[in-house]
Amino acid sequence: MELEELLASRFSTLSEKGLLKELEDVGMVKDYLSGEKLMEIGQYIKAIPLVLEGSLKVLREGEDGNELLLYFLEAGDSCAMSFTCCMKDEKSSIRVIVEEDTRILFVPVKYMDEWMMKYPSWKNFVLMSYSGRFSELMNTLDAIVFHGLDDRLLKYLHDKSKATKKSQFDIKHNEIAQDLNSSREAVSRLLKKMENLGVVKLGRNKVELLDKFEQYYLN
DNA sequence: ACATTAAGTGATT
DNA sequence: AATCACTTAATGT
Repeated sequence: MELEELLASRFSTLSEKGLLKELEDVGMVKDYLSGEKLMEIGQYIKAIPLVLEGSLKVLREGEDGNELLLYFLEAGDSCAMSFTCCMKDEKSSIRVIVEEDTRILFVPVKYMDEWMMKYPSWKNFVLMSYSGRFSELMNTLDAIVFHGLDDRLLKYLHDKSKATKKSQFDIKHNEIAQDLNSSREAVSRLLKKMENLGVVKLGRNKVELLDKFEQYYLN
């Protein structure tokens, strides 16, 4: 797909003709393969990423090197962290890993201020994506604080399915455990329970969400 | 057939 | 719910 179409379909709230033209002129498109590291903790951010296609994982790291998944990014998202990070010229406090092959449009930071003034739909986009990320983080936070691992696992699978638009994942129980900062055994046991309930189907390196999953997730 | 890696299980704290 | 020790199952060479 051409950039113009991608912008129109994934970022339909960006409306001004001038803005779209500038995005096309000034932005740099880059492709990434699954598993690549897009951003490492401590790195400086030089551009705002707009996710055109694919999906990514945003991770936080603990002192001992443990990882914790904060949220997924999907097509149409941007990285809220990058807005403030760029403006304050701060190091990244997160790591970003490519989940599925991804295409990203990078916008140099220097246009941020100008566009915020010039294009209402850009300002709106930045604000919206910020508030969206914020409430997503709140959800993750209270899943951790107020709920058990079972709820977190459900949310994880649900979010992953939403980000990748797939219901079947090639993933090891161990990898899920790392994202949740938990143990493989605990994840295996919970998945097993879910399989017995007919909510998921398991295989080696494979987890499939069944029709019943969505319903179960909501309860 | 053998080695390696993923997943399942029970016990312990 | 985390960790350990161990078993069982699946997969690659």
